[in-house]
Amino acid sequence: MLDIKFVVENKEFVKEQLSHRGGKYPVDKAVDLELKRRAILGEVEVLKAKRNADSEKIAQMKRAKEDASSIIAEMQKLGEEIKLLDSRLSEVEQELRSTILSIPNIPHKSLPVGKDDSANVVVRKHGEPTKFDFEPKPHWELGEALKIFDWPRSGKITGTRFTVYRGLGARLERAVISFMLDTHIFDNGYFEIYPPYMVNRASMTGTGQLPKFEEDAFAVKNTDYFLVPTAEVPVTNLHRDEVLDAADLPIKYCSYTACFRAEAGSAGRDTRGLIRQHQFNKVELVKFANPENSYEELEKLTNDAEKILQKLGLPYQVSMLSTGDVGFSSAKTYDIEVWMPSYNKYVEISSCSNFEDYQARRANIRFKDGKGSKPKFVHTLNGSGLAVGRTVAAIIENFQNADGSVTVPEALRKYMYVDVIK
RNA sequence: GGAGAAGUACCCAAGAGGUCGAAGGGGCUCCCCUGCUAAGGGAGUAGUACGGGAAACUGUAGCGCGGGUUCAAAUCCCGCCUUCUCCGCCA
Repeated sequence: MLDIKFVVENKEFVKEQLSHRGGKYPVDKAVDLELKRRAILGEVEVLKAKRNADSEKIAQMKRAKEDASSIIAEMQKLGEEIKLLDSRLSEVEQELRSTILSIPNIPHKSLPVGKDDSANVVVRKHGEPTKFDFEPKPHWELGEALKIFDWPRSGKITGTRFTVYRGLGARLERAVISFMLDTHIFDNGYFEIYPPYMVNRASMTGTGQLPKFEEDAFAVKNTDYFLVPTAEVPVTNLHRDEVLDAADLPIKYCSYTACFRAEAGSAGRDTRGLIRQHQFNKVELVKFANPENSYEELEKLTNDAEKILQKLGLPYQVSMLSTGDVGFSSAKTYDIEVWMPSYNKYVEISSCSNFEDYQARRANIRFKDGKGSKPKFVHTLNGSGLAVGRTVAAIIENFQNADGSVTVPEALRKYMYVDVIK
């Protein structure tokens, strides 16, 4: 959420910056509500100050055994007024909160301005699209032939957009998870977290999945819990309502979880293979950074995620998202896109974002620079490091052989114990 | 899931309608004393959020969270959450 004080003082600037995202946001309404809130607050606080003073008087009179009944009668009226104003105040506050929550983050000034992904800018490429001297097959065909994926049965036991992995397929998925975690822990210096797969509503709100995107999440019946759509939610919320020590920043966490997404509104898209699933595995990178250097940390985090593809030998490119494509809570996002032969294009495999203080304000995550200083909001960042299923798909497609077997990338062999999947 | 108990500041803990934003200890900071050290004496010690003010300063909130009763709530009532103990079930 944006800083309402900043919005009030820079209303036109905020409106202009948000206009680059496309869409309309209730900035004027938020400002009006905030001014109204301050007016009521001023009024009610004067009355409360009087109540506190008069209560003191009553107490003194009672102690002196004097009659206080007339002043008590007056206080009854005062109490009514306070109650009325208080309830108006909380109404305004609630409305303000829901209004401000529906306003997205301000895009960083470095972003290309544009209405959608066509304005995204490729900032670097690594490797060349894989060339084959035979007709390459998509991973879903290869995987079914190798009997490492079983979609008829995943459909039977659960439904569409779920996958049963078998044998070396299951091992490959697990190997990729371990390889990613080990790289981030031992090469990149992240601290591993293994969190719950269910989180409460406050956590979902803290990172911005709620209230706006409730239909994208799986809610657990008869509870107020949600299946995690990404490890970003539990891991960022670890420090919700905390004041961190500046000396500990940046805090760097990596975390493997399964992720659950309803994929509402994606009907008909990527219906085959591993690309778009209701349940998928992901290793996530999360950072809590000092605002002074959060953009350097974003570059590093993106590089850390890229390292996975480099070590695997998969060709990829990195795009900077335009103002119209950048996510709701994000100020700046790099997408890492891996070459996917079956799509004949680069496909998103990681999204690395700096949320600045947008999530931190929602989730109330602050830091303090020594004893006397005031707590300030941290900057939160995260990125996939990487999406496991899509990595597996990219490995199968890019390392396929003419006979339908798949060569295991060098970096994974110590986890796979075999050199070829056949 | 059932039954009990508890949640007060950095920590422990007292407080059971007004004299309480909160006794007392520990810790921490500063000072004094003792040639170092140990010990002793004194002083200070909510942080925060939201207002007003150029500032000094000042108002409001705040005793797990949310409601209620009352002129007045840490204190009484209701709901919830968390932790602990016992029982049940269980990987």
